[in-house]
Amino acid sequence: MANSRKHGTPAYKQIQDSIRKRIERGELQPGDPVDSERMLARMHEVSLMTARHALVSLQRQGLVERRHGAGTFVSSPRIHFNKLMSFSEQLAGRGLDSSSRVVALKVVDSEHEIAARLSLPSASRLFKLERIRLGSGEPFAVETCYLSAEDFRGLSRTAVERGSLFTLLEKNYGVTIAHADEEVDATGADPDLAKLLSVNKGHPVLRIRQTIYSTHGKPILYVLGMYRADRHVLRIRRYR
Amino acid sequence: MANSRKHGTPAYKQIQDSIRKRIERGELQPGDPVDSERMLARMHEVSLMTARHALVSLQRQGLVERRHGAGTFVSSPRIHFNKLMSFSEQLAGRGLDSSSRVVALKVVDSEHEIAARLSLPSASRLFKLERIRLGSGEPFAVETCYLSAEDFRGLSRTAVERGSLFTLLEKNYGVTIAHADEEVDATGADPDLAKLLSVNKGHPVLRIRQTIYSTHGKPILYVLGMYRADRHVLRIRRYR
DNA sequence: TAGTGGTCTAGACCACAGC
DNA sequence: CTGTGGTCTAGACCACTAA
Repeated sequence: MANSRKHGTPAYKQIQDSIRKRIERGELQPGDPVDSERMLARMHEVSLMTARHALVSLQRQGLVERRHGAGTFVSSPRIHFNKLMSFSEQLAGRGLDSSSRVVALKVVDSEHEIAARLSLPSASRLFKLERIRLGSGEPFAVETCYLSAEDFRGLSRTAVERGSLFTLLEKNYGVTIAHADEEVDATGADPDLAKLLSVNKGHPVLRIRQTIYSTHGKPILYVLGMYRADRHVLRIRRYR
Repeated sequence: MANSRKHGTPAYKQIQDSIRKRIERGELQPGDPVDSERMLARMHEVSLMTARHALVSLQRQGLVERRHGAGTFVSSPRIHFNKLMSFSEQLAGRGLDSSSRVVALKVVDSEHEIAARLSLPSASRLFKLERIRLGSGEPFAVETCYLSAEDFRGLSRTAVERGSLFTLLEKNYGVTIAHADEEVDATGADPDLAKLLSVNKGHPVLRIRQTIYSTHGKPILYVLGMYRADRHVLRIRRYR
């Protein structure tokens, strides 16, 4: 095999990483052509299909555009479309300072609907983690996370306050997050929420309900997020 | 070549269609296993990679789930995630009756920001098409479309009233729609909009701004949609 | 253990873009 | 014309799941 993998990382992912890094370093600007399939195949000593896989998947992530007969190009200024990111990752990517404040972490056992969404028995004990998200010191979102108290025994407030919940789950509980299904709609802030977000009652709010799945297809986290609509836009790419 | 294509349709798309049809006919229910890659390859007389391509792409469309070591399964009751569909296609897929009413079709030439989003000179003449969307006879959305008056010369109100705008563009103007970038946020209905949607002023509304691209990567349509939030949920899948 | 999806090879021909 | 992405072959080995 010509392919000498490091760390057991698949070749196509290594190729992706190398391109991603060149973009992050500013070496490649939006609109610039990326190495072609054939070029990447030669450089990384892999077959065409492997190089191709790397580019197709980068395209799916919105990082590059591919144009038949023309080439592959670094895509628009912005967003990694449809990318699942934690709050801290999102803001870091935009160069914004951010923080979050844990309002409460407790165990509940009568959230039947939510337990069902996590494929758990309806009276399961769940952690309920409530956080306020702040950007430039101002509150702009409230997020409530639910996860199995059984599966994530030992979760503590201090651990959650130290860093990203995603990272915590991946590092300490060996869970790898794969994808999330989201339901997005709009509503008006009720009095409690309005106070937390420092807006008037009835102020429009973007409501996002996420069910987050691990690589094994198991739902592990349910997140209810309420975002001040005047501070938040969701960017999506959809295909025909 | 063992592969005998009909109509020049790629083999992997023919495989997709055959699976899609079996699902639509109810022959395959959510959770049911789909033929494996090897099975499909044998049945359609194609190579493994081709059968695989068909399944991977169906998965991306949210129609099936693939589980390593287990198989490929028809996915959840619902939605074709992240699928770009016209209004009529969306409701038809859910078995709902729907209609829409054209409020106005006119030509404007001072929508500079929108012209820019369509990569046109800022004083370009644009069609502005305003429609109200009705479900079960009740209004639930207002959509305003903008498209180049130059490129789509001859667009008429009667043509638009007859059917789907997507279909019209594809059939009569040879444009194939590829993807859309969307910005989603929430706002309160202003008095005019409130009247059109028969809700109170300030009622929460989901605002979706779409820029729709053709297969050549050219933006061809800009759509501003305002949806009654109490009648609409956007379903998305995001990947890590 | 048998069957599945995940990664990969070393090519091939075609359709399309741009010079 | 050359170079690009799009489709496809006929296999291979590995990692994983479920019986």
